[in-house]
Amino acid sequence: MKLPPHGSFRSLCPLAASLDLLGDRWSLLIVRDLMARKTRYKDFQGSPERIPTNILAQRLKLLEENGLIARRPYQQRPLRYEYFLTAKGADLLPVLQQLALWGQKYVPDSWTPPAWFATATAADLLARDAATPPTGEPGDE
Amino acid sequence: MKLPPHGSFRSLCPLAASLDLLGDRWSLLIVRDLMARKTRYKDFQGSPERIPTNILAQRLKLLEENGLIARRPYQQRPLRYEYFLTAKGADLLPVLQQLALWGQKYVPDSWTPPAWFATATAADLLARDAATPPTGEPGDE
DNA sequence: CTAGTCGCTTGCAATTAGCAAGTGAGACGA
DNA sequence: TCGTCTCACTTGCTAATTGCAAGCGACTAG
Repeated sequence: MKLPPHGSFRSLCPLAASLDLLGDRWSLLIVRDLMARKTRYKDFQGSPERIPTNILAQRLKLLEENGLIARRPYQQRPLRYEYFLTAKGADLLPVLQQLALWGQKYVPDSWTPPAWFATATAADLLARDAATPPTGEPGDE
Repeated sequence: MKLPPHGSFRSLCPLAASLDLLGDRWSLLIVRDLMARKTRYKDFQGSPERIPTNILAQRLKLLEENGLIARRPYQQRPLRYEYFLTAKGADLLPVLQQLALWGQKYVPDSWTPPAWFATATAADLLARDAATPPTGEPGDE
């Protein structure tokens, strides 16, 4: 179902095209986790929705191919990557904020997201990540 | 994959729960069409994304079961229904607006939605539908 | 009586999802 | 040095979902 980076969209309606990239049950949850400062494979697996591991690996690859996320090594040997949002991915924040508001309004007993989620901007997310070195940066540890 | 009206959600995160209802490639496009004043089966089929007829029928049923849309007959013999958004469905407007903005920003060559779409509110959509009789209303037959 | 439309169903093949188990590279402890 | 463990994935396989195509019932028009 997932399309390659420049796979053909069903239409050039911006909604339809966005759904070609994000219209499944998992992709936006990974984006949510990244916004909540989760960065590693295990972190995503720890989320309460219990994403299957093969789907997680596939979605991370797809999100990266589509430029929504990027990764960088947090250690050599064994080579391991941490994931973070690009500007393109961070710009989904308003979408997730609105979708969460809708869920809060219509899904009984749903949780209230943390305050930072409701008030943050996409720029905040990026600044935050930039401030977090790839595992020690200026002074290092 | 689709859940019954009160099917169990993967989690009570408002985002995850919303995606349990709407996280597929077609549901939100039907909502989009309803916002664009499409009301009948054939109208939905006419959209450029070419939704398969069996999927359309199934999604309409699901959206209705979940209270996002409702239907009323627009003719007897043969009995035929037109569909419209409930308040719950119309409240997805901000979500679609944000998603469309994202698509416009990141999907090359994507269309610019009509002006009404960018400026409307959920209340506008409902008022508009209320003003459109079920096929003749005040004087009626 | 014939053909056509509309709104669906149904059958079926192909794709996708998801569960479970496995794998490789190294860390850690005895 | 061996055995055990973790992390980040793969791989295999089955079940569920998707989507194409055809069919169907109730009409309407000619």
